[in-house]
Amino acid sequence: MAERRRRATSADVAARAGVSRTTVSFVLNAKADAGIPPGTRRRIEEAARELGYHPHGAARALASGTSHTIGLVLRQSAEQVAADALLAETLWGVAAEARTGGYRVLVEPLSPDGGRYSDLLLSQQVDGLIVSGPRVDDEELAALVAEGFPIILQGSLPDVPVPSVDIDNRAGARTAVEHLIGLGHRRIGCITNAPLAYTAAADRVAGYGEALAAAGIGLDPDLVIEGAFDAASGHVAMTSLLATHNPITAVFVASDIVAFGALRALREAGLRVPADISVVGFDDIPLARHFDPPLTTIRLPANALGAAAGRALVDRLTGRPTSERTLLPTELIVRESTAVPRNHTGGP
Amino acid sequence: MAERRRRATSADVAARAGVSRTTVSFVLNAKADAGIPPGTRRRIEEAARELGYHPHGAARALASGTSHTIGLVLRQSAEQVAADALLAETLWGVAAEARTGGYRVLVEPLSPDGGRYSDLLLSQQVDGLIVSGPRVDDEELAALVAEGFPIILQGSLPDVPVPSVDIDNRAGARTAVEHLIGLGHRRIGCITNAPLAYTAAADRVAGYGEALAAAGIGLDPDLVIEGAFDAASGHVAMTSLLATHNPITAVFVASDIVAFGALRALREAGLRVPADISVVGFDDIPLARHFDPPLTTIRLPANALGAAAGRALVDRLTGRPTSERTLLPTELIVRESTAVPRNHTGGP
DNA sequence: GCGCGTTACTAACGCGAGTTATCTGCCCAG
DNA sequence: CTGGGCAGATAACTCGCGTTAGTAACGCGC
Repeated sequence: MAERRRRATSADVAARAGVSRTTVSFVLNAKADAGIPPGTRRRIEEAARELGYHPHGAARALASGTSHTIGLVLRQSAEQVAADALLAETLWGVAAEARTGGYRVLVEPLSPDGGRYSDLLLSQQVDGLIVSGPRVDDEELAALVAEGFPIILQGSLPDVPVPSVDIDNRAGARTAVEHLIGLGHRRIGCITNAPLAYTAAADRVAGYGEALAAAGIGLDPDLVIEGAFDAASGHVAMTSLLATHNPITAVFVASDIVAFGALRALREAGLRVPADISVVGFDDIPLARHFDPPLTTIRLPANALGAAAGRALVDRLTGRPTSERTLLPTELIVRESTAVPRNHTGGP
Repeated sequence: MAERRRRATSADVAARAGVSRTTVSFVLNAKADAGIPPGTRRRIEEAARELGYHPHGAARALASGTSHTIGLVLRQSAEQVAADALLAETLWGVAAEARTGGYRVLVEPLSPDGGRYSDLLLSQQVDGLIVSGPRVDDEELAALVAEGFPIILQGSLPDVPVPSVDIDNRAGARTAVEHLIGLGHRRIGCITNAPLAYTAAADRVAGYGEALAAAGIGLDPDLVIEGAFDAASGHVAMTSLLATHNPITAVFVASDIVAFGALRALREAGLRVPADISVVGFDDIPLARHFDPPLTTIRLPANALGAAAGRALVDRLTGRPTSERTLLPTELIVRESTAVPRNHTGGP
């Protein structure tokens, strides 16, 4: 390893510029109210540049009482993380927004039973936290919120009074199903993205139900089947859905990945999409447009979601007004997996 | 926001336990050599617990000179990040390994023209850096390495003398193509995962060439076509590959995502996989096993890759011996997209 | 030539820990 | 009784920076 000379400190800069440390601090932190004449200012800036001065982060954090760092807690197992096609994009959004606010992002992936994260906050390593995907019974979250720590929940959780950012799962699902109904479908199945204990899954099913109700279609519980994150579960769910006596003409699958498995089951059953059966997905993962056929789906704005969470936390930390709950809109992306049902002869 | 009482400091703990701050520090940092009798030790630990004492991270970093944080620089555009199906898993590996070494992970996504990252190191916010996906001409990286900063490159770069961790792209590609040759294929195309300016892409093509050479098959440049990250590029590449006068019986596509587009092109051309043509991918993304047909591919151990990078950096930071270059092995996953070529009558 | 306000700057303290050098008893050998 | 040695602690310094309170020099009016 090369020998590195000692880092320059603000005292070194002060000495070189022939002023005191205080003045250096004023200049470099742009304290406008401390009337520093342009000449002095220039001398200091030049000295700093020549010495390659970079303020010591920890010293700054200690003195100022803020670390300018936010934590992103991913309360998901390694498998869930691996299967989440949009996580990286969300992270990107968080980091980008944090940066424009002058913050950095510390990521703490933590499987649901993998320990605590409150230490991050209590040791002041981060100024605030974005918590993604906690369980309903996360008592650590509840405790921190009760203590008044700056926390943004990414997702939705009943009973925890914490500011949250999420996409509008319910409205997205309703839009998806309304699209099917608009095409003339009446008998529409639903495969969930995850077990219903997950709020997002429950919300999407609720949206499905709302769309049906609005169209005067009764909800048949037999047509709602639980998926579980991956394509394999979609395959299983679709297969069992096809076994229904009164056949469906369309399915809303609340996850593109699960839908991928469902499409496969349909193909194996000799059914053509969308000729024999229409499929709408949810998420719009990058690969969805390349599915066979290209998947009609609901676009989940992952980057924007991360950005919204980041902004909400930064706003909170900087004392700007924040809303308690942000719901991002989704968008219906019509591709080729949906069509008018067979033997359909008129309008809806 | 709830009113929060002032954090407890080590001085508070000392007062409560009736000892000095020094003793508290010795006890809580397990300085064994400072003969503290069990009684005192217990009093201090108890006081700390009662007060809910958590050492202040920044103060600690300042005093000890180490932040116990590593930086992960993602030198990729937002689009690249979104398209990278294994990034989240890699991050998980890094973080997990960092944690066992007592380090945290600061993530800095930075599009290739999006600014510098050396500040992280110079301001001592992190003790070391893992840099992923820098360009060949990243002079910032070269400069930091020359200064002797602890940096691990995740990936491969010629001409930069920096410890690196990567998967063995060349060997993986060779294994893939050997598999095809072993089945009896002789006329084998290659679609790259990215432009050849990317080291990984060039290495995979090199592996393809090696396998051919070892089997005494001449390399036909017309059979090597560049893909570019996404499925659309695979579709285009495959289409042009099919236009070759002397038809191929197999393709090695150096990325599952690109292969997904290639499969689509094959389907559109009325070709059956693997009956008419065999396909081997690379990466083994979670969805690959659900492709139609399930894709034979080379498994890229994303989690292990991240873990190896994390461990290498932590080892470096803690003064343990480290290797200059780690190449992780890949694994051939045989599924259903490869078979003996049609009209094939004998062994290889 | 005194008082008063600016202008331009600085001394000194505090942030919360780690760490070094030292100090206080106490026991025991001489 | 004295001095050495040791166990058990601590005073005091350090890390690098932000910030408050305060000083010195200067100009200006009367």
